[in-house]
Amino acid sequence: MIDINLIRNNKELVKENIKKKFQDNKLPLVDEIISLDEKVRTLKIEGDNLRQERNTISSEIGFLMREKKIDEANSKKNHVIEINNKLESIEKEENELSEQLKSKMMRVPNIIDSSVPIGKDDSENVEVEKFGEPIVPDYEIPYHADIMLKVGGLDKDSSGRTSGNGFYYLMGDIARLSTAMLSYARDYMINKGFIYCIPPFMIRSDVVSGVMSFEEMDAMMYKIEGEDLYLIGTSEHSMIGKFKGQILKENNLPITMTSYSPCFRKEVGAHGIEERGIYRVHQFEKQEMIVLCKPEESMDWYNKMWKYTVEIFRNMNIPVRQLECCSGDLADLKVKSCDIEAWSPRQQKYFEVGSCSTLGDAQARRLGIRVKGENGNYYPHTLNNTVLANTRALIALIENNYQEDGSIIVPEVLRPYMGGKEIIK
RNA sequence: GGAGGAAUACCCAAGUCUGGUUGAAGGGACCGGUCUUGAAAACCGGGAGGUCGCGAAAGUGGCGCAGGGGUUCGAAUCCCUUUUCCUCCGCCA
Repeated sequence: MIDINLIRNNKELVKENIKKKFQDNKLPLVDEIISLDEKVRTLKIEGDNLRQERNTISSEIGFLMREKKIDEANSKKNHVIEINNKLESIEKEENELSEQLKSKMMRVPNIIDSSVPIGKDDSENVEVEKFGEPIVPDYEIPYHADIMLKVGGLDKDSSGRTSGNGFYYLMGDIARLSTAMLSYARDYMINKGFIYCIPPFMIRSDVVSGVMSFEEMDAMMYKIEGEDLYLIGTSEHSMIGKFKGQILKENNLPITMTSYSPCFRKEVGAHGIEERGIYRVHQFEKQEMIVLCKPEESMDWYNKMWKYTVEIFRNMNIPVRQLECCSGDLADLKVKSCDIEAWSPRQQKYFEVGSCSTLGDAQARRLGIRVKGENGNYYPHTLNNTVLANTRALIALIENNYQEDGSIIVPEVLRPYMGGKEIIK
């Protein structure tokens, strides 16, 4: 949600931004918002004046009652009743128009950073930099699920029976490898000064609707029957929700946290669940990082954050690249975003393993997260990035450390978490 | 799950029984000063408070006492409801 003052004072900028995102159908929103905003303010003034009058007269009634001037008091009471009748219709209209205004404001995309490449959709995302050589070995790399099966690390038959499609049993060394990666990622972030956090894995509906739109919620979130609770799709939900409606102290900034959680997703969207393997599933585990900082520091943090992910994957001998999200592919709340993609020697292309975003102050404004500054309160900037998601990272690790004899090399950084084990076979 | 108690601003806290000079007192924190080598403590002084309007500004008004409803001319105060916390009981890794 952007600042309404920006629309009031610089609507051309807002329109220009909408065009850059190829959402021309939203252009009329801007003028609709301006007109609605004026109407709401007019009604507010009208209502405020009536309320003021009511407050004044009501306190006069108090004095009259004390002096036992009953008749005079009664006539004033009638006057207030009239005022209340007038107020009722004004308030009703004001509320309706405010709701409309708010829902239109929600649809206006955040102002993107000037560095964001202009493009219509994900086909125009820009590869910024490669890290590590994307090597294709001269032997064939099997499908990740087959590799895992062969070392006894995956059982999807059983998970199909217990839970249906989109779940998995990880077994033995593969399960241990999954935990090892998460632990390594966690410790890496702790060493970077991030506070480790295990958040609630379920959140209430008011928090959910604060962090995502209704459509997103429907497509992603599992609801607990009979309770006002949803399983989180990412710990970002709990972690940003943590600060909802709070006023932060300026000297506590930046807030840098790394959180672990299982993630639950319906994956109702376009791709659905892949039948085999663990690429797209209903449940995975993720180490996440979030930052709340002063506005002027957010771009520095953004650049630090995605590099952390790159380094973690490089340390596991996985080639990656940074793919910058173009304007048209950028979610409406985001100012700038990039994916970290890992190399798949089997498919000979990169695939997404993480996503880093700065949301400017839009998320904070939407959730009422503020900072008490010297010259009044302001909205902090919020950022989030995947440190490591176990399923995608497993695929990347297994494919890139696969040897011709069917074994998997355990990267050195993970060995302490694997009891010193060097090879999985 | 049961029985009680509680929720007031950045923090602590008065007010709730008995609705109306409450425009939410008073502290702490904060800022300035005295004292001090410097600090702390003590003392003296200060004006803001959350949010949305109007106004060039000085100002000025609305809302706001956990959230949502209601009663009333008028609600922090009365009623209903949801949530959270505390004490005790029960259950439990």
